[in-house]
Amino acid sequence: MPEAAAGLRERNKRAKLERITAAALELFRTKGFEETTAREICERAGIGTGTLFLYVRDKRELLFLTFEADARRLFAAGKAEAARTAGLVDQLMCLFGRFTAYYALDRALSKAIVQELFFRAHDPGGLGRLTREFAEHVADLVEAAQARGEIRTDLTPARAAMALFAHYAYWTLGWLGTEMLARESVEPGLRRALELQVEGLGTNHDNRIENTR
Amino acid sequence: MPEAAAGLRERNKRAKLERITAAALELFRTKGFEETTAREICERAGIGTGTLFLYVRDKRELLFLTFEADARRLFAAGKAEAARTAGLVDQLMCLFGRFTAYYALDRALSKAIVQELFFRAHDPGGLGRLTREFAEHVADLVEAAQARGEIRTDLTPARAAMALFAHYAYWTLGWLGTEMLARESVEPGLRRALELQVEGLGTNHDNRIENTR
DNA sequence: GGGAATAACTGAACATGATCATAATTGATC
DNA sequence: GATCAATTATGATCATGTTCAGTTATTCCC
Repeated sequence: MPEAAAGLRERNKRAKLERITAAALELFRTKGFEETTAREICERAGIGTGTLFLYVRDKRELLFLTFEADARRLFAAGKAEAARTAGLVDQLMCLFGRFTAYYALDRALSKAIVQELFFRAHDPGGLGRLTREFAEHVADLVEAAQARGEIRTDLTPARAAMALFAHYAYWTLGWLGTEMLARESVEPGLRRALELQVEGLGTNHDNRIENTR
Repeated sequence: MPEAAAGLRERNKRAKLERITAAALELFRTKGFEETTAREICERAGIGTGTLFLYVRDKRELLFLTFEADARRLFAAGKAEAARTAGLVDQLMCLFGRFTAYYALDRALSKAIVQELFFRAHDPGGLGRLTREFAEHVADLVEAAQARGEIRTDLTPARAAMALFAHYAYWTLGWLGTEMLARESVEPGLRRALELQVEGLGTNHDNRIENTR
């Protein structure tokens, strides 16, 4: 319904947005985000300098446009792989691992993207929805793990999902944000953190080693 | 030794830096960070516009200058209160709670500060040191808890501290960064998350309810 | 198809963070 | 206390994100 032969206006706008996104991505990849000027993007996209800001609120929003499609692909692929995997931690690593691998392809750009993800006030249609879907899927995995008897059932799936997601956020930030963690340490470190979240740090468990893995 | 009657130059520089910091803080508080121009800060501090950037690398660095003294006070106060408190989670909440209460005083400015904390590449003398001291103190609290038999001893204190700190970072980000969490939810939510980190999400514990609180 | 109404586009202009060649200030040396 | 090298300060200038009054393109209606 919004597809097919829409009006000329609509088609032009669509095409223009795609040219803008492609131009921005290309330039961000080769020159870096800060080093790319809005004017360069406009020139490459074949539009006037003022036109850009009819399509995006500001330059940072271009980060989201260039990221969104990739993020959805990563998310779908991780979700599919998780469905073929046993064990909550391994499932989560399918999902999280896709993103860390992706971020590693262009660390500088990914840093800017992650900053956008964590610090942009969320409009419901853009970043917000993406994040919410992500959180919901983690909650679904938790719920299934509860049904399998892997996770305690006196918690809402959302609550447990937050606790797990916190580790993903933290390791991502430590690596891309503060740059205090090395890339190689992220996946093993995150995995261990998720395990510790499941096992608990406390001493009120017996047979810890036998029961976990 | 670097105190006392240092040269005139040194004294002038010190005084100027303090005027700059005071001017910046005042303006950030009343107008907001983005809305305050570098020129305003210079005018209020009684310096030329170019002089500011002999003292700070860029405008964002002013956020650190205005925050550092306060952060040290909060840290010391939280540390002292933690020393008078029993139980790792309660101790951590003494520390983390000081910061959340402080951030609540000016949410917009705190958002900018927190962004700086998480995304500035760390010079060893500035933000980096502050963060490292913070992490080390959390590790010390963990180590003491291990000695008390509260926390399992097959983990390095640093490892366990990271897992706990992750929740603080996540709740702070969710509140100030993405603004998806309400201020009132932060302290109880964070406390619960820390408890869950200690207890574990898994099902391989008996008598969970009795043992935790 | 013509013309009014609406939407989209444009680049000059603006605001502001940061730079840099030049000027002023300080402190050592005699 | 005069001279000079070194440090510090300055504001005009630049670069760039963003805006806006004016222009052009599209759609709608008869």
